Amino acid sequence: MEGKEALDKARERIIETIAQNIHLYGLTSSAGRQFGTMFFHNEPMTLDEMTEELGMSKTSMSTSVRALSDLKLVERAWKRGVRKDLYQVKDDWYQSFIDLFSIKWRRSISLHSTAIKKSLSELESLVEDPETSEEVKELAQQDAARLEYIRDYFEWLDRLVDAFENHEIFNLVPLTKDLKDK
Amino acid sequence: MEGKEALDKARERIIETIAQNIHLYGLTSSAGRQFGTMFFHNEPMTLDEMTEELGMSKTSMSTSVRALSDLKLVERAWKRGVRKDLYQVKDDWYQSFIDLFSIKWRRSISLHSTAIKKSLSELESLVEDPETSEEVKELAQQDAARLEYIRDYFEWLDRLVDAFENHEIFNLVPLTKDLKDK
DNA sequence: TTGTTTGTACAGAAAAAACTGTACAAAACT
DNA sequence: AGTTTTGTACAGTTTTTTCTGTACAAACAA
Repeated sequence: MEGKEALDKARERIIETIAQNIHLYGLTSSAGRQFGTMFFHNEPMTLDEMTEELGMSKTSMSTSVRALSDLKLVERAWKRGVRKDLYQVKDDWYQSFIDLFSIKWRRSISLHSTAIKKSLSELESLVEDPETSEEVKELAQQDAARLEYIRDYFEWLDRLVDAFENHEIFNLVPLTKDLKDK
Repeated sequence: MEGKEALDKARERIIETIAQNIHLYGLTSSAGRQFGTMFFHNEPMTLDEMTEELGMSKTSMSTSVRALSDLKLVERAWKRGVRKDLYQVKDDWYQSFIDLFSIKWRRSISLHSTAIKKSLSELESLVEDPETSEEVKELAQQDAARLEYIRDYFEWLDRLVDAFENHEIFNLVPLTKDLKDK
């Protein structure tokens, strides 16, 4: 087993880097360490193996593996004869990035769009209402203009997510550098 | 001032939506509320005005306006005769998105790339070292293959950020829907 | 110079999040 | 059927983050 420590050191560096950056995905560093450990593990892992490997409670392993699964960074695996749930990291990191991007932003876009639509229609009624004072009317029109701007922005963002989901993004940014057209 | 409450309600809905989604930018909902308030404010605001408007301490206003500035969501403004610092939201949300995307990911990509490079070179020495046992050698080669994969992934991510920064992304996802080529 | 004003550093308080251990339901085995 | 195993809900604890108030340095005014 000569060189085992060096191997571990090289692994640990990567795992720790993932742990320290995974907050970008809205996850804790513990979840990142868990992900990193699974990444280097040749076989799918059980919760008990993760508990063993990371020295944390099984409850924690369960909750963070769920968080990782929700973001499609990890998936369940099956192996005949094994009763315990098995998990492994998804092997397509490009797709994982796209899934993450989509999951995170779609929801936000939808919430914003709904709110903007509602407020915009309220402002419209306000402007058309003869009861409304001139002063308020002017403010309402100002706000409406702002909302129309961000409505367009979120509409653009939505099309951006589309471009990731349908992989059009790979036309602009190809997988391999040398294939880059033009 | 007939209709003022309706106006406020329409504003508050948007501000609250921003507050509840700004965690995507790694910011707290308080910072989101602050951003939203500034968004609807016609003039640049001072820290004291924010304190007044949001009912929070000036210290908090100072720290979160700094966080908003770091992400390029807010910028300083100048107005002759005003001694206090003035802040306003950047009016180009598309550019803000790009800045955010760039700031967040560039750092992560750089940290990962450095770690990967280092570990990869360590693994290489390990494989070439005659002292290394065959067993470890094989594991090292496995790990190296994995690291080469994610090295390419981060290299792609870097080119993706390029495509945002240099606005090539607008070729793929145009600002206005009808201009969409093809 | 001295006196204000303004923004932020810092320490402590309050709130939120992460983590653990127990308890238990669902599933799998016998 | 009963027994064992496995994952997670939940309550309580620990840790982290957010927020506040005080204190003070830098900038400005007179």
